[in-house]
Amino acid sequence: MFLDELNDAQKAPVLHKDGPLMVIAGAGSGKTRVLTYRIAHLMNQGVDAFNILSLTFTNKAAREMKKRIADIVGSGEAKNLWMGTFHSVFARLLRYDGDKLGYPSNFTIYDTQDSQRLIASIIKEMGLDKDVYKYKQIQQRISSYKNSLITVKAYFQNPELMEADAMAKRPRLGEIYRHYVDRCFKAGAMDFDDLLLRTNELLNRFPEVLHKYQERFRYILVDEYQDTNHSQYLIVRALADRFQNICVVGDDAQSIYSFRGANITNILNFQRDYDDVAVYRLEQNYRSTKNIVGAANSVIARNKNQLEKVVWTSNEEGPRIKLHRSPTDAEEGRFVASSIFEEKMRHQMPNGHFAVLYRTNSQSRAIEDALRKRDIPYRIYGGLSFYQRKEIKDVLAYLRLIVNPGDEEALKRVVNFPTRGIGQTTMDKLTVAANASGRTIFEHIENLESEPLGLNRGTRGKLSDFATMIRSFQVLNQSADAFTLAEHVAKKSGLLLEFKKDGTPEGIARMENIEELLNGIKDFVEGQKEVADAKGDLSEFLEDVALATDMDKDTGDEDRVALMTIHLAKGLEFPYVYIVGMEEDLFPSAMSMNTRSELEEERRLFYVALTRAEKQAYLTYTQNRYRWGKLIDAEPSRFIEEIEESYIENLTPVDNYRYRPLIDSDIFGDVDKSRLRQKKPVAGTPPSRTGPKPEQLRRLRKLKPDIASPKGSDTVIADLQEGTRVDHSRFGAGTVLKVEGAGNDKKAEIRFERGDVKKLLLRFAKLRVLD
DNA sequence: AAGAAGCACTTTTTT
DNA sequence: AGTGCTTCTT
Repeated sequence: MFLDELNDAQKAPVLHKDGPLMVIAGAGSGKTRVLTYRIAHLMNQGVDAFNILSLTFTNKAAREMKKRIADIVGSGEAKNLWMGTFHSVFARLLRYDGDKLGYPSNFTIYDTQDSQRLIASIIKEMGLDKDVYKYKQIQQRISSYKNSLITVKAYFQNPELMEADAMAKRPRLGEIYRHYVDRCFKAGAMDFDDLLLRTNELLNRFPEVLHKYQERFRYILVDEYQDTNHSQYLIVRALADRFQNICVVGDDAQSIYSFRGANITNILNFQRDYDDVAVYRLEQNYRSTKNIVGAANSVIARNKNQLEKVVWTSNEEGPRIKLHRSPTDAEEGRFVASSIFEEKMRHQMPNGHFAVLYRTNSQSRAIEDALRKRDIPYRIYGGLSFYQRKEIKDVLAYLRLIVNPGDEEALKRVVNFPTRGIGQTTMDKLTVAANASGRTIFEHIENLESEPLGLNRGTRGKLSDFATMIRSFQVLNQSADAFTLAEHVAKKSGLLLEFKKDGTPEGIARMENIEELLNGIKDFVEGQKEVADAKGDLSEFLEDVALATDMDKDTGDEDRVALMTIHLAKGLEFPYVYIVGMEEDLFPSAMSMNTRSELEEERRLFYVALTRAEKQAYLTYTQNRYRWGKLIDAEPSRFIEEIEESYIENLTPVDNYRYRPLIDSDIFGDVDKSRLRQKKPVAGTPPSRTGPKPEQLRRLRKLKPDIASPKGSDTVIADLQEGTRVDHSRFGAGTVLKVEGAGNDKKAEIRFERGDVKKLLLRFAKLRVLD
């Protein structure tokens, strides 16, 4: 019996009958298991799978849960569960009922890039200054309005909002917003935020629709409730209103998505929103050692705003968290790679037991390089994902256009790629006409004979050839499956040829990527045959792609070290976790230290990172890091000293790597040098700082060059001889050919083993003498 | 209209 | 450092 696999605390919410319940689940306490078994239990009790709606954080999580449930209750029934991310579930709902709002059932889903491009062109069309109206910022602003359910109408009824934007020197933001919404609507497109906003609109405006789904979803379960935004919150509340069988699971300490509108008060106020809420707490951690749990607790205790909860574990003590400092990010990578290598050998671990987590995607490169040199297989999650590559987006744009010719962003993307003589001037004319007439650009292209719009005969011919091609694809779409069609499109559009004739390695790589995409479509078509009421057609595939998360395309069949941002690591666990780049301004991010709540969110992020580890956590930081192509001074993250000292083993306790000139205290008498030199932090010290801000320090430090030398003295470099083997942090090993100049101008000509000869100023070059 | 070349911006996190 | 965008040349 599956219930036997649960402890008492877990069993209670699983067996809870009807009515609202909230499960506060500490990290590693088995919340997925609770959610899964609760659903299975409901079904065993006779609840119809059709009446259960379960909202998860990734589609992959939904798939896995479904599989587990299928094992318990049988696969036939599990298929009928509505389970997935908010976005994918409500996209599906809008395909059924979006027509009431005037949307076609085959509406396009605009990704962030589509939204930004559209906003950029609107700004241009309105003749606004693009330096004042920055399209990315505008897009973010509009997105946050939508997530707070501030529609265009609501915006113009709210003087405070308008004033705020006017104060920000952007008085016409509302107009941009209005144009943007109109254009999306006309194109038959929804952006990510629309999927939630329009669902709300649908449920508010059409009581019969609301009623239908209330009846249908008698049991609603929401995972990661702490990361829901206002729009999602309202949908859940509307749907659960009738039966009140709402089960939310979450951990306020792991709320890390406020930047995209997640509102932590949703979980903090749940008890106020529903009557007679049963609250269950899962506080026993099954994942991590005592050391890791203790360290994580000591960090999160510094946050003010949180639900009461004590996470504990009966697991073994485990080793302390290892702290390591490196001179540069390249060496940090090297340390991580050798450490992984060592741990693998010592404990006979597969690669898949290791994860390297970082704050920003750009940090992956140094780690990647080091792992590659060590021949350790890895996989990077997130970053520039496959579906964001140009050539892939090009193919997808053709496919989108077939499904929905009104899709303006797709049209603009491919109308002249491969080039077919349709330039900017032509598109400008068409856009102006479309804005004036209320019809789509594609409709105008098909109607040029009656309305030539001042385009010459040759251009009109090219445009109509293009339209004819798209029309022919549409005909094929009636009979062929998504794979057959996509293959045909890749060939006939000239896309494949375009990359083939290019002949460069990049061109070949692009062709291979397109082939990979086609294979992916084939897999998809096969896979859809197993899904209830799925057809495996093109629009289904496009929706899948648009809403796929980076975790969703994990094949999982290969044994690799995982590299990802901390955000992406939420919900995952690994025996060995390396948290790299533990530096001020990087983690916590320089952009997240303006308010207390931002800093608290960074701290929760650190908490999430730590609690991914089962056996061993490593924290690493550097003294210098390449950023924007320049070497930047770095100092250790405040989060390091926020961990209670007893949980940490410092692998690099004394700063003996290089000599630090005394510039800071020369200029400011009051600089806290113990901090700079990374003396042992005092446990319990609040993160207050004295002396100049990091920015000031950095600027000042730049005034004096760093003196680079190996073991704390610069005599070795000063005496550098011809023929000496040296190591450079960026160029690798090499041999000194010639030494010239003196003092500050002393230079060495070095032949590096990777091939090139460079003349370096010893004052700047980070050289190490090899024996 | 197409391709080359210079320039600005980036790196906070993502559905 | 690397990309994508704008401007310049043909």
